[in-house]
Amino acid sequence: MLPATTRSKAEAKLSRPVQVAEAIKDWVVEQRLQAGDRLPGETELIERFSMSKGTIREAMRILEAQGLIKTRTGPGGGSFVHEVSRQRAKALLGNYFYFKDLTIGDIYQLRLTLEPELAASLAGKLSEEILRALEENIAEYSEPATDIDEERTQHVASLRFHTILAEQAENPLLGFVIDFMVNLLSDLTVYRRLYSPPNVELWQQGHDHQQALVKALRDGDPDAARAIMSDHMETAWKLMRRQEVKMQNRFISE
Amino acid sequence: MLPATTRSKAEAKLSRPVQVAEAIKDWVVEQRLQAGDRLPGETELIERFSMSKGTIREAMRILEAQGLIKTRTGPGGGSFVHEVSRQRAKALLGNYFYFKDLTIGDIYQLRLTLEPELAASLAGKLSEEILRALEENIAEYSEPATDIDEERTQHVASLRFHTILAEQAENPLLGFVIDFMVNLLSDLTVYRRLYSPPNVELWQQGHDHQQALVKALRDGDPDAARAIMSDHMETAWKLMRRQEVKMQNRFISE
DNA sequence: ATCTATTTGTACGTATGTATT
DNA sequence: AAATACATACGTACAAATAGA
Repeated sequence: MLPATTRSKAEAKLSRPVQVAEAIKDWVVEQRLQAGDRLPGETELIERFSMSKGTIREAMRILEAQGLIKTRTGPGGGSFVHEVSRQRAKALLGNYFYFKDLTIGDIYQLRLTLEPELAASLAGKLSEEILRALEENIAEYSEPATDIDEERTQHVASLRFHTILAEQAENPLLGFVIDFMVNLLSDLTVYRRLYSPPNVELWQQGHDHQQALVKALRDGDPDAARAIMSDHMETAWKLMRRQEVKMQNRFISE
Repeated sequence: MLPATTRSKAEAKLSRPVQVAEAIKDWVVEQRLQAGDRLPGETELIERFSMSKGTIREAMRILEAQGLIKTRTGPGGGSFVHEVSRQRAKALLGNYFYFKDLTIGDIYQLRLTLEPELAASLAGKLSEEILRALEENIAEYSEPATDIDEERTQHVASLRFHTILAEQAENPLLGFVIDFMVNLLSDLTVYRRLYSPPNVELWQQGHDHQQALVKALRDGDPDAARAIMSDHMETAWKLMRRQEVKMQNRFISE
């Protein structure tokens, strides 16, 4: 597991702060520093790199923006290696898609195949605590919403169900991608056409799916879990389409 | 399409540079600035925010690190809104997974379902130019490798095939995720057990798959494309497993 | 509760670098 | 080639935060 940095490229002139930031990154990897380990203080870095204070500070801000370090003032303070948080990663990736005009369909094309896969892989592997959390979450929307505001709240809550599952994924990649997509969906503003009334039947189906899914997960039945999630995704997708939902570009905050 | 920033939170004390960076981000969104548009110069930002030059500069480095702006010197220079590049997004996301110990199996769990989906969605939609590029790429590894070095080169080249497809995806999310995974695979170092000789048969299968896939794509046959890609992924996965490949944590460079 | 030492955070003046016209 | 309009870099001084005595 010898980590290293891929340095190569046409390597167009990089500004000093960026160079320093890269050098520090490399140094951290070389030293096998782990999350929580302390980096040299400002003054030491100034000497080590023969750079001015401002330049060093700009470099640190770069690393901080990438979520790789955290900095504290005071005695015993300084900069510390920090594991990039999932929230930070989602925010940074969100910046990329800000410019990309994703459609709801784009998201569902992935959810439709990935969420059933996740559900199957979690069957029989969740603690009773998590299963309870899922059930409590479902309880939050056990009754159909009466107004459009409540409906939106329920919609977000029902998405939370999927976030909980994503957080339990053994496959970090699968978990992250699903979490990210659910995040995008939670963030979007819903416009419903006036002539498209809330579809209680579809809503009820979704609710029942989630309950059945928890049972399959508890029973350790991966095939059932996959099948139910598959149906659930189809239902959710139908609901979204009916409601004429529009994506809205925004930056994800941390 | 009214973009906006979700500002809320416990909002723990943020450093000034971070606050300024966020404020500038919001301002850019409010002003509906597009990629390429110019931001106010340093001196103007200093006045606008009543901050020192250093603070403003640190803020700009943050935005730059996130890939949201580019800065040029000289007359007519300054900072400009910049669409986050795919390469930058991959690098930033890579930092997140640096701490996560992904396995090859994790990646293939996603490739196995996503790549066939991509292949199907591209059937009949690729220009002759792209189809040619794919064929030329395949030609780079039409003969079995003779030594382990050449084999690695061919391995990377055959992954390049998938990158080309990912870049053509109509679904930006699907394209990005696949591109990112292929990037991870290209970056990893391959250790082969001595008693595991190169499997020419499997390699040949992979090669044939790719040729058949190009034909299906040209013919506009989505079902065939999906089926072939599905087989191809199984083959690739078998090859990787046989070769006892190990992931190595590293930072992706830009 | 206060002081003190440590370490980052902010300010500002000046000089240098760089690309356009 | 020179002037111009920008960012880039440096150094110092001082302010703020925090932990510990």
